[in-house]
Amino acid sequence: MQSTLSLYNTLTRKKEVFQPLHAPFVGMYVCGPTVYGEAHLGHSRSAITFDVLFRYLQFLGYKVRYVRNITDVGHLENDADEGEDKIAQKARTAQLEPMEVVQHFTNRYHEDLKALNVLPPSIEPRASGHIIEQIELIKEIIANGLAYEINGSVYFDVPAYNQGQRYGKLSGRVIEDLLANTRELEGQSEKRSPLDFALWKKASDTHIMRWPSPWSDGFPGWHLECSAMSRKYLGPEFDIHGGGLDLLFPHHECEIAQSQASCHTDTAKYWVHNNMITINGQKMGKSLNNFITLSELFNGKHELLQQAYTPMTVRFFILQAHYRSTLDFSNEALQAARKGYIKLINGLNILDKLNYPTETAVDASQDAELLKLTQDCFNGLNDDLNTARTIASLFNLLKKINSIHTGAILLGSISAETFAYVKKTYIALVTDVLGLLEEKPVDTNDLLEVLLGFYKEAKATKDYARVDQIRAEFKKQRIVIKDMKNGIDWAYEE
RNA sequence: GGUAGCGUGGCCGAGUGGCUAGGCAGAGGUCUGCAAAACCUCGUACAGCGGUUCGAAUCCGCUCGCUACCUCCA
Repeated sequence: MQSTLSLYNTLTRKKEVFQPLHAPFVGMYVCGPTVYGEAHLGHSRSAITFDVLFRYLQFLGYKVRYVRNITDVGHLENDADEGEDKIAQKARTAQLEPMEVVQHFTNRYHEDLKALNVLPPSIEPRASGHIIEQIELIKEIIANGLAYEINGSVYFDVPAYNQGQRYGKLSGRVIEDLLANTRELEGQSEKRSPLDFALWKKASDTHIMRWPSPWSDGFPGWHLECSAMSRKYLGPEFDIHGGGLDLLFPHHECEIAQSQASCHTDTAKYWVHNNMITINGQKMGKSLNNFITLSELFNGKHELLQQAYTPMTVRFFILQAHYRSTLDFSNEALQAARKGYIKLINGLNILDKLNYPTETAVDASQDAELLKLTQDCFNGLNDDLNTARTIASLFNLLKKINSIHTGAILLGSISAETFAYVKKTYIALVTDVLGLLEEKPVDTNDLLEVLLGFYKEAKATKDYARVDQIRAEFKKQRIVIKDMKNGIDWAYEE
């Protein structure tokens, strides 16, 4: 009754019904971060988008292997031959071992994502741990005549590849256009065509990240890791490949080329891309220096932030837009998201507290209405993971739940079966699929002080029955009240 | 320049031919000792111009404005 999931496939430029290659198994690969800096709001969108997809696929009963990589090698600072690895550069300026930089920011990334209630992937491979697989892949491509070695580096031969395949099929680019627009500043390039991209780069003497290979001591090219690792863990062709829209070209285009050049597949059946988060209408990004890191959002310490925003506020903010739309950051939007999130969570608590009485005269139209509103929640998700629509539908359903709570709708007039279904679905969608958890804003110590106040009051009025009662309630929480000469305090029960 | 996309009420943000998206903010009301929550009602939103159509925010054309990718990027 939940209908079927459709996803927009960048490869075909249309929405398609999702049909796994080997149901009930689903293989999903998502491009993770290059760990050379703090994760920002933009990173969280990709993580949260595919987290919801991961969760929903599991909710639908699929057995999902979700692979999300950590890039810890290989991304050059620029395309010039003297380019330096981002991580190596960071390591050198920070006087650290490259792997220290990698470990530190990987840990930070995990902390931030955990706060956002993003589930860990099934496998989280690192590029540096798969140098052998990448070298093997290069050998295959060379053997197929689509890569060439020069001065210890190996390049993918785009024009040769384009004879049999279409380089640009994913991003909609045409090779002639690309050639016409090539920048003319790389006169000394060793590449045969400016479109060719590196599979292996020979390291200069001072380059600190290097591995031996048949061609030189060096390091793998930009796009190779994803091809090698997705193939290793998901096979030559799998179901879903995801990532940010900015990776569409050249990164994913090159992945498809590498995959076709080695195992003759498009890598994945469905290519899914999330759009960017903007700030004042501009893409949030490191190069533009207009990004807000997740920890800044959580602690409010950034000049653009009027206040701190909790992880769940951020998560809700992101889910309230469709993943393929740009989403504009603003304090107003975050503040509105906070209130909406609270509203949804209050519904969770209400459902938890509602006890179904004995069934009375069932109002059939009310039942039908509730079932329709519940079904609406799935319609959004099924339509290309439109969480914005699902949240809107949940709010509509919530109105009914709140009316039951206040007594405007009699719970007994809803069939037990319908109510159980509504309750189960609301909770499952909010917590399991959207991944929104209750953040308890209550400061326990403050609350304890308030309760101690009542105790002191009872004591002062010599209401000993009440005193004993309060003491007993504290004891249930494994807390003892301490009456001392100089005052009253509490301590954990020993 | 090439390619892709966007422009929705005070703000955010769905919708893609006819049927209330939703949230936040605002106005009025119900409930209430007060308040809050909750619920109900309300605002005549679709960049502009032209076209197709019985009917367009939704399709087509033009104009204006904005963005992304084409270098690393979630």
